Amino acid sequence: MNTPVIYDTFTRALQPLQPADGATFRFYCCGPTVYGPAHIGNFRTFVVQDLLRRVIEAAGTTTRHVRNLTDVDDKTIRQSQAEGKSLTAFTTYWRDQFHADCEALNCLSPHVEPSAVAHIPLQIRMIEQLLAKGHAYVADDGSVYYRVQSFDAYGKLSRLEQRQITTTCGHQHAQTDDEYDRESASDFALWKAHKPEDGPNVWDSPWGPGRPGWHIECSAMSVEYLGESFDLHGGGEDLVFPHHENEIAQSEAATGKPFARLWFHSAHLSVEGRKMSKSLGNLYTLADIQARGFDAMALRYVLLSGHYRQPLNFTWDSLKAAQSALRRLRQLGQDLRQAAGEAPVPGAHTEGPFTPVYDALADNLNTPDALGKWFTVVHTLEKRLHQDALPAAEAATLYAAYQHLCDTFGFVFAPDQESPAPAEVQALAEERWAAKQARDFARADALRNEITDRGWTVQDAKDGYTLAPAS
RNA sequence: GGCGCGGUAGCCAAGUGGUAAGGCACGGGUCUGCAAAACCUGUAUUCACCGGUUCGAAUCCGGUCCGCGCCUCCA
Repeated sequence: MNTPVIYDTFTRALQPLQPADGATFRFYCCGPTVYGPAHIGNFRTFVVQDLLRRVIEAAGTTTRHVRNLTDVDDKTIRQSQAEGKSLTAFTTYWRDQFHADCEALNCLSPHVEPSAVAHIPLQIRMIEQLLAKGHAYVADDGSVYYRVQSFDAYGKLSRLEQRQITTTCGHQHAQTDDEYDRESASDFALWKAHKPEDGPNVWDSPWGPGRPGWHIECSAMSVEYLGESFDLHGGGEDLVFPHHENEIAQSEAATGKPFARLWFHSAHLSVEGRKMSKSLGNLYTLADIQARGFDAMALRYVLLSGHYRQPLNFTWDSLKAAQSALRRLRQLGQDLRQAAGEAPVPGAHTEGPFTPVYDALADNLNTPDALGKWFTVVHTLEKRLHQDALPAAEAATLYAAYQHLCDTFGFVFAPDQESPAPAEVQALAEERWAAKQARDFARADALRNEITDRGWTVQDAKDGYTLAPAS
């Protein structure tokens, strides 16, 4: 396959995905705030990042993937208090839910998943560095702010001029109480002095009790686990400003080194043509999807069916379409396996009939193009299989290649659930088969209806039948 | 106002100068007692609209209409 390239938000151009150190591609992705169930829009970002990693690895490069957990911030504190739980108990619960969803979506676990609350001393250390270098100042109440004016390159990622940043442009944003302590409206909090509503969630610092600001955790933890300079930093497109801009300002001011080399941002997911929001009632979670009888893989397929840089519109129809498409992919895998028979299955690589698919992925993760090319091959293989024109050895090679491709997309097919039908359904099916053999079709059809009424379908083959749960 | 994205078949969605991928849905067919499943096969003279450049444009340029995102803590 070709060397993967990615659209880099910083240079606004395609850049090769190669490790600066020639060995390991080190990247950091902003993870979830664990204060409730992640929604399918969050998962678009995480699934795309998962794909990025898989594609880099398919190209033969080792990766080191770090993704944080935001478990101390306004929302986690507010919500845990509202529920009368300790911050730890609260965030641990939602972290576990998040992990379960990731697993269902077959997202690889990051190599390191640092928790913000577990790294407060590290964040304090970086704030001290910033203070020492004059990039930060302590306000009267003991909060610490980043002095945006002190960092010339501020705005270089989002290409916002400082003038525009400091001017509020027709938008009324909630004014925070601490606004008046800041030298400039564009300065942001590194450390927030303790407030009554924070309750017991307070940590000591050289500036008094309080808690870290939001942006500093990513700066401190990425530098800790990936080094002062690393290959790529990713997140949803909404994070470009201010979060990533602030991370750059913090990290580069503190270390004096360039921060992330490449910036990777994915577009948002909308639902039924509208932005997801609680008030519209269209903020779906994986559990909502599953409650409607779809499995997580279908969601993964939907999330990859559009290009990551384009807004993607989620609809229930698109999930249905994904489910059907996925069924076809799985079917071909099974057929190849069967055609391979006893032939030894060789090791897989990216060269072969699926190379165009890998090349499409390597081309800025063009998943729609890749799926198109994949199905083109699927079609030719289906045809050959149907004509019995596939020798076992070739089928084995293709099967290995096919599996590897499914892996690269992160598609995993649950083995056919041989969960047996209830005894009464089996008895009906037996009776129907007997009736059919006796050419008593009226009775056979009547029995089939009874089976259908019980939620099963019966499918005849030449020498028998199979029962499957009705979908 | 600033930055940015988009309008391609019923739905989803690639394609950034060489004559419209692919998926789903739908129609026809093979198979079947009939189905189902599986496979075969068909379906955009056309890419929001108007001009222009070019031998040639969905793709480039100018303009118009429409939709969307971000602009201090939302992936």
